[in-house]
Amino acid sequence: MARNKYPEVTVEKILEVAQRLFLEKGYDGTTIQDIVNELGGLTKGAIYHHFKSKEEIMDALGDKMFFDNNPFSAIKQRKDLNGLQKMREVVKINHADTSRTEISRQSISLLKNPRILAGMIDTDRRLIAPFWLELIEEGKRDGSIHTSYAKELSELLPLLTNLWLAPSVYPASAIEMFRKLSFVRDMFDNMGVPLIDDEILDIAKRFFEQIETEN
Amino acid sequence: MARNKYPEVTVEKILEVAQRLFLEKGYDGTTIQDIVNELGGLTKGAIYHHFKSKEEIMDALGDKMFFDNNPFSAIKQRKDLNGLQKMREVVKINHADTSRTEISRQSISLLKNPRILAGMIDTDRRLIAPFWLELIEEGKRDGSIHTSYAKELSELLPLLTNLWLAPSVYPASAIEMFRKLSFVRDMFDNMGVPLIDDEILDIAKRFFEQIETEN
DNA sequence: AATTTAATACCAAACGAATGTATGTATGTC
DNA sequence: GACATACATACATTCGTTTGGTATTAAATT
Repeated sequence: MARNKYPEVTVEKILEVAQRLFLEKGYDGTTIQDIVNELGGLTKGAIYHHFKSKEEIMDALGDKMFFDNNPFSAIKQRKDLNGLQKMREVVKINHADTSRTEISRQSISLLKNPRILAGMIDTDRRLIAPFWLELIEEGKRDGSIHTSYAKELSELLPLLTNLWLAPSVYPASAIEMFRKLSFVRDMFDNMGVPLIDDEILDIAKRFFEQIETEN
Repeated sequence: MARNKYPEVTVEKILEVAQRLFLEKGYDGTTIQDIVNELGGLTKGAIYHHFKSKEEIMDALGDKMFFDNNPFSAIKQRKDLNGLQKMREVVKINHADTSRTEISRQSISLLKNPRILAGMIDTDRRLIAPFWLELIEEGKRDGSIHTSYAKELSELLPLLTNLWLAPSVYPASAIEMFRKLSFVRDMFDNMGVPLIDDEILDIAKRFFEQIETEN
């Protein structure tokens, strides 16, 4: 097997294995050889043919993981919701997704995986924030949102939810997590974007409690 | 020279060199040998005698850099200031310090130095946030601050100023930086901690503009 | 349609840089 | 003088990356 007719399949396979291993054992904890070993027949040469470095695999993963499961595209064409309501929907969809992925299960600590942490922060800013910004602007137009800090809020939202609310970075009990989220709600309320309604707060509360009892 | 009478001096020297090189060339960009070369006569054995790994040097540096230049200890015994005023003083002292250090000069990009980024986030939470918390509590007692989110605000403050307001992570023009800081001011005002007064805002504004014209 | 050409998708092996270790030695302390 | 400390030196190991080759497919040419 010296050549594959459908190389995209190989690329996908590499990314899939890399994602699993990075989340299991971290970025530094995963060697190129580890990835090769789970590739089934392929060798290091295949990886370095499709990616010029280990870093590039990581970079590609950040984008892929987002686009694979883009909660924004799901509510894009919903005509029955205003901007604010769309934002709330994204929060719920996002929660439903991530509550079963590995990341939130703190399978790995972000602080001990600096490369993954940095990738997340970068992805949040480059890819996710613009989508939030779009929804905030939409909300401003339809009157559901009133703020002069659209850009700032759109940057801050993923930073707070993905980093500050990540217990692996900022350890917190269920009660503390709930207080932090309440803080975020108050803050966004104050800033003109009442994003976190009672339903979301309630879902989150039960989620925090469930996680705690699991450990 | 096989043995030093004052080994602390050696430890200090290692940390001093490591700090300079890490800030110049980044963590990954600096090899143990690089450090050795600037140590003057010492060898790798010396480093691995005092530190068990490169990571441990980095960890030690995070703490050292904070304690070397602790703005909180400077205002600790000021009896003429209430809690809020002390917080404002710390902000000013901190600005005066960092405005001439290398970090703010974006000599290195934090995103390309994930290990330094993670170290910063961790130091902020472990060391810096507790000091802020103490001042907020003091402010609550003396009536200069009214909030039920002391813990949350103390965690968020360093996160926002050191990460979100770091142009190397979140690129921004002078105007955008000013808007972000205005946002932080409004937000802390809303949450009962009017930390950023006109003077601080003005100092920061000039600082942003100065940096921009320098490039 | 047959043949050549060139680019692609890999494989196998080795390289090189950097972290870390093992062992030895001199110096200070009790 | 015994022993721990503070290093030096040389070596081992790990891991990302490079290099050179080969088979296969697609495109170009005849």
